[in-house]
Parts: sequence; structure tokens; C-alpha cells
Amino acid sequence: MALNKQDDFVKEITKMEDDFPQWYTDVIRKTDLVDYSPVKGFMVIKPYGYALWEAIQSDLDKRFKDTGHKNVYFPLLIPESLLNKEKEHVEGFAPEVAWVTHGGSQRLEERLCVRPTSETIICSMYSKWLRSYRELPYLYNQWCSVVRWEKATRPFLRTSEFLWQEGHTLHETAEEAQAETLQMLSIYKSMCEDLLAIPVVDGLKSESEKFAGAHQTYTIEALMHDGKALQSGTSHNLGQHFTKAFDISFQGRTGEEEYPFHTSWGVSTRLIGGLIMVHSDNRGLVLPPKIAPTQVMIIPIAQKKEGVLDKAYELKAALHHADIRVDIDDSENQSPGWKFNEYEMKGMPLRIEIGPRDIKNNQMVVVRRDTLEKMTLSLDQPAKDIAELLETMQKEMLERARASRDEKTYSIESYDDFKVKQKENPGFAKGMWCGCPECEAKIKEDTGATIRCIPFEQEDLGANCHFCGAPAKHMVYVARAY
RNA sequence: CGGGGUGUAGCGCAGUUUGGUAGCGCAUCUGGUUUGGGACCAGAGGGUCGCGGGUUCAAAUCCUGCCACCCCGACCA
Repeated sequence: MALNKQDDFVKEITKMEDDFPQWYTDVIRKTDLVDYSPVKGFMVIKPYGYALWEAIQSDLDKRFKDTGHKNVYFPLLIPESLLNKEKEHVEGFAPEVAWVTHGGSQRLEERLCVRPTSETIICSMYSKWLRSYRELPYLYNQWCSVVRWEKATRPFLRTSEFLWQEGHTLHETAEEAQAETLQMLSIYKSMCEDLLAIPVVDGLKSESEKFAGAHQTYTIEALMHDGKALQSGTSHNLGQHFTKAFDISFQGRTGEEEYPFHTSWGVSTRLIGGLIMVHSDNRGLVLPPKIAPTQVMIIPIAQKKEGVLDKAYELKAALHHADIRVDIDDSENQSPGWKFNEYEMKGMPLRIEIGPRDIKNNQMVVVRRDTLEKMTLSLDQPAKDIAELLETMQKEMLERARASRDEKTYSIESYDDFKVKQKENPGFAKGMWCGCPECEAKIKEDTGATIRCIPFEQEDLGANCHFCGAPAKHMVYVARAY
């Protein structure tokens, strides 16, 4: 049987059940979020994709400033000697650093690294600035991009250059640094849940998964549609590792010379990959209303008929006046059907159809992107109705994502049980762990899964490690990850 | 770094086996008719066939060297 055009269109996006990675690539390309650049692993973020990043930026930036942080900017290039100062750090990052060796045609005396992260350059400056406990805390953040020479790249999830923010703070006491580390993690968690409608598990990273040079790394972990985890944000308590290596010291309250305690924390454009893999479907993107660059798209029907466009613009003005991000597509060269599919694919939360029939009945046709539910609403108070609907959608999308994650989260009985479940129904496995790195390495070797985190919210699932039988120390989440 | 694949119009591809005027669909532009789930008719523009070397009267096609990108693994936000 011949396919009709609608089926043809849907076929342009690979079904996620058939091939999840291909589905992801199709969605990103078809919706014009990014393009590949001439340099491998480096992506161009197009306007629709960049708008998503801007929404994340403005939400987080406000939260940072509300908690006393200020924005700064440190240089892109770091002298090799600075990078080498903290041993674990340089060992962690050296394999993926890009180097600048020439200025113009002249070979440089000392090669310069393109920052893979900025702890070292920032610490070298902090060392120059800090004198007294009275100047503490330093609460700085920067929005920038970093470069890590990756072997295998995927748009948003892993690119050689990515946009992020990195906060770098100094504190007088270990307690303050720990409080800051946890505060920033909780800000990330709130942002993910409130803005992106992505539920996350928060907790501590294991020794082997922590940031190179950190005392402790905390993480938020989200679960994707395919049951793989995505590390969505990290907050590091760096202790005094860097402050001692970089000789950052100050005169304390008692007159003694002291080293401050240090934190760093970041989230990146990777979040956009998570946003796609948590909410979207086989028809394309599904964006939560709060982050959608356009929340409502109005499509006039038979727009040349008397009064249609006037009414459509009147509606747009009413919604715009209520701070709803609304747009209208009154282009004449595309049919309504084309527009329906286009904006559906782009994940715009609501579509409003308005034509002669509606105007006669003082109504509009409203279609939800998340459920594809079609409803007819009166035009008496459109701004109030649409605003409520957007709020409902935001709430329901978070609930659905949470339900989907919980459905893919299970406790395990034994290592064998874990292997079977992880294979048949990938997701978050909850199990007990003895804390030894050997166990952790074995899990990874056997199954490809890793310990994602030791969650704050602990459960007692038994006295012994599910992986080796030794006495258990923590309940952990285990999953394959991006 | 291993394994696979692909480079021909903006995008997706055919043409390569068997050398002989570079094609198709979509997109774009012009004009007209259309508009409630990817409209229709008529016309138009657009190419150093990834790059270098070779064979030949003649190369997208054969030989040879290189390059790039994509996918799957191992390593990493």
C-alpha cells in the first residue's frame, strides 16, 4: 500500500524504538538546532538551538546572582606550566588538551593550552589577589566555552568545544566550602526540574568518577528515554588541593597564614541533549513551555478571507501582552498542513488554529504538543486560558518524566540479577556497594555500566555489596551513561 | 586507536560494474491558482563530480596516493 504524505513525513525521523542514536541525530538535524562545522567535533549552534542555551543561561544566571555570585572572564589560553601545577588535574586532562604552539609564524617559547576548564588560570590569579580573610569568600562565575579533544563526538552530548559556565569560589573554612558545593548542586537540581522538567538524582561521585584534582565531586544524574544516564551537572569541593599547589594563601583571623577552601561547579550545553532525550518523541522535539523559545504559534487558516488576519493579530497581541512568547505564521507560500507539522516537529508547546469558522463561533482551536490533544476554546479570555494551559503542561511534563524514570529504576537482588535486568530493561539499578574501586572497575568491564552516584537519599537494600559480597557501605545508582 | 561506511547542485541521492554532452527528488526564484494535517500548474537559476598524480583521443567512471566526515566500539562533561 502506498504511503500517504503524512506517513512519508513521519518517516523522515527514525523511530526511537528502532534506533535511538539515529532518532536523536534526526531530531537535531530536522529541527535546525545545530549544524556540523568544517572542524570535526565542533558544532555550529543555530538560532533555535542557541535560544535554548540562552534560556538556561538567564535562569541560572539569576540564581547565581541571587546567591551572591558575580560574573568574571578569564583568558582562553593557559601556559603549560600552570596546567602542570596540580598533578591529578593535569593527568586527568592532558590527553584531551589542544595546544597553541605558534603566534603568527613565530614558535612560542612555552606552548599554551586551550582551556579544558579554568581552575589553573583562575587559581594563579587568585594567588596574586588574595591577602586577607576579610576578602573572602570569592564568589565568581564565568560563562565561556572550553575545548576537550574528544575522539567520539555527538551534537550537544559530547563536542570538542562546548559552552558552559564554571563557578570558582574560595572560602575561609572547609564548612563554608562544603556548604557552597551543596548549594550550587541544589541550584542545578532546581533549574533542571523547574525549567527543563527533568527530574534528577543528586549525590556523590565515587573516587574513580570524581573530577581530576577534586576532594569530592557531587553530581546530578538524569535518565534518558533509552535508559542511559546523563551526568547533567557537577559541583566539586576541591578542598585545598589547588590552593596549596598554587600558593593561594591569606592572613587569617589569628594572624596565621592559611590556605582557603575551594569549589568549582558547572553545567554545559550538554543539558540540551538531555532535554531532547527526556521529552521528545517520534514526531520530533517536545519542549517544556518554560524553556520553549516560542510557546504558542498561531496559524491563520484561509488567511485571505475577510477578518481572519485581523483576528489572528488581535489574539497575538493579547497573548503577548500577558508575557506569553507567541508568534504567528502568516506566510502565504506554505499550507496550513505544512505549518502544523513544522511547528510540531520543532516542539512548540501550543498551536492555535484560527479561521473563518472559529471567528464565526468566537473560538480558537488549540493543540497541545506533548499529548497532541486538540481542544476548542472560546476567545473570551485567551491569555488567561493559554497561560494556565502552559503551566499545566510544564507540571505534567515533569510528572511524566518522573514516572518514566521511576519505571526504569529498580532494586537488584544480586550481581547476576543486575546483569539480566540491565540488559533486558536498561535504567537506574539501585544496589548496595562495598566502596572498593575493584568492584566498580569490574562492573564497568562486565557490563559497560558505571556507578553514577551515591545518592543523598539512601535506602537499605541489604547488608552486603551486591557485586562482591563484602559488607556494604552505600546504596548506589548504577547505569550505562552518555 | 580498532571495525564499518560515505564524499556528485543548498539537502537527499542515482550515475561508477561496461570510460563518450552531469541527472532525479526536495528546496530556491518568477507568474498564477490555493489554504482546517507537509497544495497545484507553468517557467527559471544553480556543478572546478573531496584533493593530487597517472592511464587514455576522451575520466564522476579505470589505476594510485592523500584528505575529510559519519556510524559502531575502547576513553572522556
